[in-house]
Amino acid sequence: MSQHLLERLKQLERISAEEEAEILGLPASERHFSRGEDVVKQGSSPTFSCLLLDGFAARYKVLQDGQRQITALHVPGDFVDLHSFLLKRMDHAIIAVTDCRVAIVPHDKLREVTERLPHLTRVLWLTTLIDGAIHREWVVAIGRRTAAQHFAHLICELYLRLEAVGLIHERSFELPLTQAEIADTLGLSPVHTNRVVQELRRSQLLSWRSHILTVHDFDALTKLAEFDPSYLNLDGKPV
Amino acid sequence: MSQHLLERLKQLERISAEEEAEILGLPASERHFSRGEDVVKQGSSPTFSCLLLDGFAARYKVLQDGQRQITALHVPGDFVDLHSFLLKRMDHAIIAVTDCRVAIVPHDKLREVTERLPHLTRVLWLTTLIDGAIHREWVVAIGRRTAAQHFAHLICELYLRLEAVGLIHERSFELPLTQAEIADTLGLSPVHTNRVVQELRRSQLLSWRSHILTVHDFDALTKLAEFDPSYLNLDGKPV
DNA sequence: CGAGGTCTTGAAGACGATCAACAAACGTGG
DNA sequence: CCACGTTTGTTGATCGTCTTCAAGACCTCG
Repeated sequence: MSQHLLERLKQLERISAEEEAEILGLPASERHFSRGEDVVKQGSSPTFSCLLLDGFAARYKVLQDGQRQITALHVPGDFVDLHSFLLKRMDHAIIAVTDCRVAIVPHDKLREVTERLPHLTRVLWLTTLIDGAIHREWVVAIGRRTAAQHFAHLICELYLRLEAVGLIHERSFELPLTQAEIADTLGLSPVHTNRVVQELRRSQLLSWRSHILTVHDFDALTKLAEFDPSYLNLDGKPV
Repeated sequence: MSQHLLERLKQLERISAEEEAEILGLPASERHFSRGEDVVKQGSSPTFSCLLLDGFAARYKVLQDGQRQITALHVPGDFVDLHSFLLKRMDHAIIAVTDCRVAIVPHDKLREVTERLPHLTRVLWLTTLIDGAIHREWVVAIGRRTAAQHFAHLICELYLRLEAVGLIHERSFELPLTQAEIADTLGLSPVHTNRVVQELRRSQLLSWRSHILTVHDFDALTKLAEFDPSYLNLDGKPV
């Protein structure tokens, strides 16, 4: 099914030939979502999970007054919606930030896999635990870091996550979010987000034009953000 | 082992007699931690997971300048550290907020259970997904709610979580955190936290003295906080 | 080429941080 | 059981970060 997913899992744990075949053989219809469309709606109870093949997606909640907070960003290879496999009802929504290609995996099939392959089950479980680790890091960033540190932290995280699926080229990657969307992930206003972006541009740490973000000094960026990548579990020991 | 845990799991999914026996029979040595002690240290690689039997615990990270952010609070019945079963290295620490009684469950035993009981495995997995849902709600609260709303939201959440394990009596529960610790969970300064607490006291929504917090008007509190409990999955359908 | 969305800039104001001092509560030992 | 020291909570004043409002410039795409 998804080569990206397989690579990611292999970075986490040794995957047997049987498991590999199982992953690649997961029956999955493919669906497309266009920018701005909800991939999963709040309050729905999907009977399938979504694996992001191509594009960016975001989990978000909106408050009564219309304010929005993005709680997670998903990149290609993310099993965006493994949650709904066990959590019956979606307490939030997922939006396609860009046009997205998504593999749809029925919950029945997933259940069947978990009945038969306990080790693979643990690896899938692990990927959801890493999502949790990312959430914790976001809480720290939003709670205790300055706006600039927070933005820098987000860029460092995206950089490594995209690198893990081969989407970094010459220190650059596609960051298709608008500044307003970045603001909603950082918990800031769009205006202040813009000022922070310009601050980092001025200090030569990165540039960002026409949706391409280039990191000029990754070390300095991690230092500014106090970024410690260990929570991403990307050290890739197992092979 | 833990009656609390069993009750919690039964609220989520139907638990068979075999599974119930398995849970109650989990071999677990008991340990005590005193207030302020680390239950799990950052950077460690435990060979067991911790189930909180009694007391409050908190996951936290500290930044270079000494600022602290608490990323989760744990109450009795929480499988505090199921994470370490699959995540090898702790990227954060867990502190005993009060004196704690903890059951220690070896990872080997957990692995063995996951090999044999796929349904129980999914239920345990589910509990970690609910932790993730709580994290997302915290991101929203810290990112987009006012300080008073955020505090109110936290109290609503704790109220329901403690109610689920029978620790609410006459609209009251023990909240043994200091205001400085609350500040570290809300991402605020202690001074401002104090002002927010007083604001809610003045508006008659709650009182909080000598570590006992009483909610006088839960509905008004949820309304202020825009609290929607569905993310906690406590509706208790299965039995 | 025009139109809508996105980015940028300025000015004013709010929310929360910080600093500092003091009061109250707690716990420990005499 | 009281005395004392330490931790926790409370209050005031000042400061800074970020928000809000508003207007204009810049893109991008049909």
